[in-house]
Amino acid sequence: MELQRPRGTRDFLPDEMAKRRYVENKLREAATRWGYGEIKTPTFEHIELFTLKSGEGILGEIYNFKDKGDREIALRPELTAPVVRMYVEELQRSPKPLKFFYFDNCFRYERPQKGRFREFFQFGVEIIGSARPESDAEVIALAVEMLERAGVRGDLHVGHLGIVRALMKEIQPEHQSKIMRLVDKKDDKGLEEFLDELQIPDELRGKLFRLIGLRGENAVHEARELVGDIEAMSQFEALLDLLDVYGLEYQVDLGIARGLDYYTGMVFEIYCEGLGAQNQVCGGGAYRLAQLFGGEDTPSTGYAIGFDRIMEVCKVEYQPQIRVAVICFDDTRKEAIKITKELRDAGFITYLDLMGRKFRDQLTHINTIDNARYEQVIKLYGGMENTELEQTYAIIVGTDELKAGKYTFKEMGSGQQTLMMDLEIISRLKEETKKLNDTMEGKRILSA
RNA sequence: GCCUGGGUGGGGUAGCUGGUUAUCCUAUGGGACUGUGGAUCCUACGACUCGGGUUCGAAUCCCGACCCGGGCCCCA
Repeated sequence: MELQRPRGTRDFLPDEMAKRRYVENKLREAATRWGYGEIKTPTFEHIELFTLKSGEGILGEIYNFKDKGDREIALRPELTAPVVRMYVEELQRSPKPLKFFYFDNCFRYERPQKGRFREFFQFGVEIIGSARPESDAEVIALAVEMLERAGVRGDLHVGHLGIVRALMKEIQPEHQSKIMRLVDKKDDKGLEEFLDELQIPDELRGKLFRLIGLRGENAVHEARELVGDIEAMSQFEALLDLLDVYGLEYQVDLGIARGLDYYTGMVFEIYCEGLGAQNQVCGGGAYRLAQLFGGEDTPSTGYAIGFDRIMEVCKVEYQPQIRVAVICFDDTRKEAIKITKELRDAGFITYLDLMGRKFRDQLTHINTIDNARYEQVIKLYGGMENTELEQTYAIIVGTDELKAGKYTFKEMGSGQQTLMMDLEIISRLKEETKKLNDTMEGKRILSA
């Protein structure tokens, strides 16, 4: 093996891609139905886009280089900043709110681990132009729906940075972010030391510790007692009300701080079992970045799903297929190409020998590739589920058949075969396809 | 950035208390069985991650790099 892929990157083979695309489409479907439009931004951007406000955490992880025009370029480590840049650059006068979704690769120079790669994929959603609790709630509800559709169960935690920040309004902003970082790490000791250093009065310190420790049922009431009747507080309460309307299960957690510095209001994270230390599958919140990028101050809210992580834990079913292999002889290859084209035009997955194999070996080969696929199915889906619904058909193109203007239609599972005309074959295959789809639909309804 | 386990043909493995041509299974290409499949047989292809060191001799012992896995940190 001479060459290999760079550390932390992956190749995706056809069967795995099929599974990824399937899940991706589930997420797309959700976003589309909620009225979000897909966007795409460049793979690389000027590095300032990310150094401006993403926070120290990200800086050391950026993949950057100088291009031939001596510009400092960075491969995007995340997608929120590019989306806001795009908004500022060309969409500021568009009717609000703007609702976007994206699915793309990002790059971070980190130590690879379970659910962590140097090139990884994020599926994200942003609402630009609304600061209302309705937007925050919609975004959270959509995130939960997406995960559900992908067959992922997670724990939803919701917090609000405005509340914590209100308590710290006397403290300098850069000290605030440092405090938030310590809060996020749950590093109580470090936090205590830092507060000592800043000579924070005991009263405030006590309030802060109590606030970030608040969880669950009474968290809201207690928070209100601590910070008083501020706007962030009523916003947060309005948000929680809406989450109840959406029927979501959540845990209030005012200790969520997020690693990126640009969040200002609502923040949420969703955690999952089975991913080791990388248990966060989704994170997001409300932020204000537009002004920083030279636009008018514009409230936004959004989140990103760690696509690779949900692929590790998601429970999806293998999608069985009807497939057809055209089998021919040396003297019927041209006729075989014709019927193959007909079948493909009719929409069927159709194989044709490309190796000049003999009749017998072509049949053998069908089994060989089926078996190889089933091996992958076991690996990717954890079992042979739904493969029994799958059927492979062979269309035999021989001189005997051609004389009659027909083909031999052979069911590989049972070995049964009949002489049929092309149109008969097509309608039979359509029937089988419909049967398969109905069965799958039935299973979906049953499991729902 | 820190801690930790591991790298033998494409996949799975034996060898790893140093000693001939590195074992077996599977996959792949070709062939036999000459228009009916998952079998069998023949044949071809194919590996000790890389670089140093110890030694008469290294897949085997030591060091480093690279890669993979796991745990921190951080995040998705």
